[in-house]
Amino acid sequence: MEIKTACSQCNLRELCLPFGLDPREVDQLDELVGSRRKIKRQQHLYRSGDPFEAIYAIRAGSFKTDVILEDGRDQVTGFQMTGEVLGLDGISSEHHSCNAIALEDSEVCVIPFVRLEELSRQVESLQHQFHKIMSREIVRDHGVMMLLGSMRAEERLAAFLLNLSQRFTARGFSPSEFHLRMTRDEIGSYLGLKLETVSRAFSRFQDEGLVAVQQKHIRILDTPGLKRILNHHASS
Amino acid sequence: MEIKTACSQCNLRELCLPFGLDPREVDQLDELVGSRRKIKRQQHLYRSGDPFEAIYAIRAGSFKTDVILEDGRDQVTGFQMTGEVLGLDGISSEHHSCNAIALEDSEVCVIPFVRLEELSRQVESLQHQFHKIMSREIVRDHGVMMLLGSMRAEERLAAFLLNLSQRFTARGFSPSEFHLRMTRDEIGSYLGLKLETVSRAFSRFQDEGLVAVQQKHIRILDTPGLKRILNHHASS
DNA sequence: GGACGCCTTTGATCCACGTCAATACGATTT
DNA sequence: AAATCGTATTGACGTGGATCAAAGGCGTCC
Repeated sequence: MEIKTACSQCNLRELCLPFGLDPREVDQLDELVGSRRKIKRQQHLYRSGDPFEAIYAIRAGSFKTDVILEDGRDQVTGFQMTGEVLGLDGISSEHHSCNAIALEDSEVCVIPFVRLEELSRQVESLQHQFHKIMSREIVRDHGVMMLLGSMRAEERLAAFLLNLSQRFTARGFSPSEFHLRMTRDEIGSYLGLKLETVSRAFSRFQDEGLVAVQQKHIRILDTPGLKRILNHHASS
Repeated sequence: MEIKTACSQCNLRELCLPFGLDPREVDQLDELVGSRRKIKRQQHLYRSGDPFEAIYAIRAGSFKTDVILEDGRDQVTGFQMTGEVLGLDGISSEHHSCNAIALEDSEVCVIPFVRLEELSRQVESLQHQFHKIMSREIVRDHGVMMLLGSMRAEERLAAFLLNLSQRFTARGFSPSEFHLRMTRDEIGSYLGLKLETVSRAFSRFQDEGLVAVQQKHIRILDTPGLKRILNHHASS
């Protein structure tokens, strides 16, 4: 027997669409979350070009999104974890404009978009929370542009680690110890660096006692030290 | 006498919020567009940290948005022209997270956000168009991330010029001849390059007969040639 | 109309990161 | 325990774009 999706029971509701809704409203939201979908590691939740029908809230696991050019170059545009929403890119053209790929076995709640718009016309708090989620995505992207446009390799990696740490914290995990779900190559793509550069930056951080790195297992030893790297830039 | 703001009379309505609305709905939108605001060149429409109250549709002129770090580094996150919407970044935290600065004397329509949400609960087509505009911004940002993360200097500039050309075309201007409203430094910041590199890339394009550059006046001579630069990349 | 200031161009040099290549590590299979 | 494969680390070297520096163009304000 499939357990019914229930936002009201979900411990991610503070991060997700139900945030700010009263219990009765959450029940209404529950009704439109049609189904859940399991995605195995390395499989696509959607592909660039797929018709857009729904957005997805991550229930378990994690994803990356990427954009691929004709000539094969690809750019990871984000890593998403539980409670975050995928698929917003598809609204503008009725087709998805990037790929969403599971970094580990994962599960998402499928939110049919037409019905979400319908309900958010009735439920003000849902409407507002949805707008906030979209806006948050825009702000996040601006942060990445800052990172890609004007930071050096070690600053980018420091920013990346601090960002992960903060998001793990928000989910009740340790701020200082976690497992990376993505490869050096994927991190590099996201940060606009080659995988060797990412690896070297990790090694440097390790030498300086900022983090303990063992493959994908990361322990942050000196958070203020990492933050210092971010601002310690003297030039223009 | 101030001429009343009227979306129904505005020749930008096909690009802006009124797109897809029927005449009666456009009239309703007209009512909530409280006022227009003129912004002189180099002045801020809003600043990072300002409380968020409204979004802005550009009626005339053009803007840049940027993010500034404590250490002074700044990153231009976008250039906006007529019919485009500014301020969406502010929804997520109730405060603006970037600066919006006029590149020339400009005018915007002020759209109080609370009232926009209110009306878009009643007018489905408005709701949907607003969602499309937010989504478009996300897709655009992903494109910039691609550019910053995996293109070389000349590819970035070619992509930039082609993008401008296309947006001018959509506004009824020449696709091949236009005036840049921003400096080399601002272009560089947007593209993650130094102003000297931007200048050199322009010179190179000129030498190769792709464009005619005279300060801020640009004539595109060979659009397919520019497009070829974008894909002509052999490596990973 | 002359002087000032801002923006742009161009050249010479430098360096952070990319590239290429070898090796090592860990998980999985046999 | 050996073999295989994907991933990660490390070293040596090359290069695209940054940096530094000097001039030149253009608008603007007295």
